[in-house]
Amino acid sequence: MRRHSCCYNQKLRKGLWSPEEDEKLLMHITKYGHGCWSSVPKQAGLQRCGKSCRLRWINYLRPDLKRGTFSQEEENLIIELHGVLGNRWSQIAAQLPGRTDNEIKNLWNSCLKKKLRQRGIDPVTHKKIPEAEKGSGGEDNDNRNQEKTAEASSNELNKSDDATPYVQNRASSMSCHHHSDFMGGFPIQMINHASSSSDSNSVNWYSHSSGRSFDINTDFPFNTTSILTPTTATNLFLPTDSSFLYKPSFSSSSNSPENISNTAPYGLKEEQYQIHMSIEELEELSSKWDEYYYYLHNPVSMLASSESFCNEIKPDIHHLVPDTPGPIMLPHHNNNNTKFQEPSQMASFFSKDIQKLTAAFGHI
DNA sequence: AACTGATGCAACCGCTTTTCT
DNA sequence: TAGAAAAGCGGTTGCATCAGT
Repeated sequence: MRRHSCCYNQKLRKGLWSPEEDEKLLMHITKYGHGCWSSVPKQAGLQRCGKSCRLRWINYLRPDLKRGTFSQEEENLIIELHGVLGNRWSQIAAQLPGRTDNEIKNLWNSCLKKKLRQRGIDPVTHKKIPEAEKGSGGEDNDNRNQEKTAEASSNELNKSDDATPYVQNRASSMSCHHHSDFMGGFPIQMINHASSSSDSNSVNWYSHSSGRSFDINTDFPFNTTSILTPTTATNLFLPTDSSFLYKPSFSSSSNSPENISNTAPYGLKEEQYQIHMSIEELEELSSKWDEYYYYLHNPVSMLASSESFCNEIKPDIHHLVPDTPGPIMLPHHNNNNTKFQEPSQMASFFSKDIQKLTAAFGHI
């Protein structure tokens, strides 16, 4: 079993950090930056391993940390994000400026899981817990076991995950909730709120790349209660922010053209971003989703045909977003920033994505 | 007042991923 | 391109504190 090289050094201190150590580390990093973490303890005069210093800095000393209790909005957001991302704490933390993954993980394990159970919601699947299970004795132990199993399988899926940006966008780029009990509706609700909001900042939390820090209480304008409202609409949307210039969305619950909304990318005239799509095209796109949905429930079939499926769906995406420079989700043969340019890459991407969606929306 | 169990938090451990050489 | 080192991540553990008895 491989161990981190610094861990072999028996002289190194472990355990809680003293104020003096904190001060040394803080002074050092403030003055010189951390550079290579393994050299930090030596340079700062600390008997710690670099890993420990890094952790201490990230979780405690960083000046941008927001200490104190979590607000209700933050808690709700964590629950929502967990419904989509699972135990990917660092990605959840990325959406909560000033909060660390460790902090969020602790909050989840100590508090939020409990709250969800009290609301009759399984913290792993984010589904409602059936009445029969609620009343049974030894519920806690059973849940813990189920949780471990579910999380383990979820982690298995997570292992096949790739580039971070997709994870960010999985929630926002394409989702379906035919009958969402609770969390499954989250991404759509977020987008719907965002797209109806005049404040373009309202979607900033989608963006990993924007780098903009925001205050959860002021930059998160939609109320979280409505986020949780279940919906039966099937939606397809494309996120917007610095990475995503377009934010079209539609709801298949209505075929009226006025429900097809486009939001202008910043600084572009309407004719530059106008998306032309007929009802027939929308329906066709919707049927693609049905196919996608089918694969969610038939992963073997999906794997067998993912490539052809992706090849098929790709033109639709193009159609939706003509000449979009969006670098992540939307393949385009003219775009150098495009992450996936070859069908096989697309297939790989969708296969992984479907696995993730299956994990996230397994209750569909 | 002393004990005990529950809880929350900080830190560690082991593994994976990314970067460097 | 391969191997090593560093960074990052998530699960787990240990300890301090608090509430209940």
